[in-house]
Amino acid sequence: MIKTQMTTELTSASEQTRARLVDAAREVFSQHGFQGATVREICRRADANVAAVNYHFGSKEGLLAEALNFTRLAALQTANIAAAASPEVRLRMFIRDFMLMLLDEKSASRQCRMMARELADPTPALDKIVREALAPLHEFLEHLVREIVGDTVSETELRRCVFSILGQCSFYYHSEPVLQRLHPELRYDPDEIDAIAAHIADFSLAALLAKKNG
Amino acid sequence: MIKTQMTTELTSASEQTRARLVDAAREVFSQHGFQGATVREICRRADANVAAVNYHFGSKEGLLAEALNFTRLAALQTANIAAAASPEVRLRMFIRDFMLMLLDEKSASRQCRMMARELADPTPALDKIVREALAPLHEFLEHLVREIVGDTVSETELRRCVFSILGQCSFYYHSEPVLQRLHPELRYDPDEIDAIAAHIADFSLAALLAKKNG
DNA sequence: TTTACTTTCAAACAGCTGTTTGATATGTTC
DNA sequence: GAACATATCAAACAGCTGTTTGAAAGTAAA
Repeated sequence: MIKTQMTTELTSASEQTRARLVDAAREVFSQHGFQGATVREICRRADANVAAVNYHFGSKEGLLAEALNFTRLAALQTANIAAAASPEVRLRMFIRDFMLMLLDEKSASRQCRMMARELADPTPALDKIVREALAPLHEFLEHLVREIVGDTVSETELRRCVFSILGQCSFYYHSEPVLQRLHPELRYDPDEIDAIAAHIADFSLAALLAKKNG
Repeated sequence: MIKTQMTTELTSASEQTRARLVDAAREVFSQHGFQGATVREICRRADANVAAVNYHFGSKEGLLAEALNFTRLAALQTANIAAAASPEVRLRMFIRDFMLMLLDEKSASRQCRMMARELADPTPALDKIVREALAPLHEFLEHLVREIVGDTVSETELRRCVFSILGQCSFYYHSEPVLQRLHPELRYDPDEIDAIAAHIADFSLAALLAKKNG
């Protein structure tokens, strides 16, 4: 009776091991990349047998696909669209939220690390990442930047402005091992992240304003 | 006699296999990363025995260290410093040269790819990369940007401006697999690279000018 | 030619990889 | 309780990894 209830509550034994495997996979994939991660370490961290990965997900690749999750990134965009503010302020807000997600949130950072590793060494999972996470993100930013610069700038120029913004943001993420060595005093605490986000927003809005008027 | 002469001409048999190994290593490391690359494939491409890597370079890691080369990047900076032009024009020139190196030159691109892979998955070689390539590059750009914005902006702000410029440039490089999927018509031919470099320079100079006056 | 040294080579080493197998256990349904 | 499907497990599989070894080949000086 109790167990039946637990089953209906979405926590059958099988589903629990699945969940443990997915969680361990996120940790290990983000730390070591797809190649560097071993199913044995994932299973060890999940307290599961080595065969569990292939039983539940078919293969190591199937587990990677399952481990990818973009709800946090999507939530950022829907919240931003719903906000009642000028496009300039909304861009500022988005950059801040985006950087906080990128550099501060642990679980989101694992997702980002998995994505960054796919960029450096693509597997079939990159197609899913582009389709479900990056294509919507680029489109969202294109709309937002279009509201700021108006209709005089071409589609190509607009796209490059989006690349300029995303490039600035992702730099702090993927160059972290370098920046730590160049500036050992650098820490990504909330205040520092706020300041970084403010700089990127200032830098980008000044450039966009010039584009609009020039 | 002839062979002795060849030896003095820097092409002893041993030095030739060393050179072939280093060249093959650059190709394979840049394609598959340090982990993904196998000494067997490197030796196969270099027409050398499997034991040759450990004999000539001690280990796979030793070969990686030998394969890294930053002379092209250093030449870019010294040439730029020597140029008689305003700092604004010199920044514009540097971004163009930098993007051409990043996206167009095949041998330089292999070096960049090895560096990018070190960022995503650091090995002890990252320390050498930072010390010999990236630290000088950051310092060079800090001086150049300082000439543009003047003495009113703080060191921290200045540093972030350099990050903004480098972030925009490297984005086109490390996001290439994504951009190819998002915009399949995109090709990094010399004209396109020129246009990209011009955009980054415009975008950045507009922002720097605002920083200077604001 | 003999001696000494450097370089190459096939073979083997120990260890790790993702995946499969067949048995054992667990849980559900009649 | 019997029958059935699901899930877990230890063990093995075939293949690849960087590195080592000891013999063979090549090279240079005496």
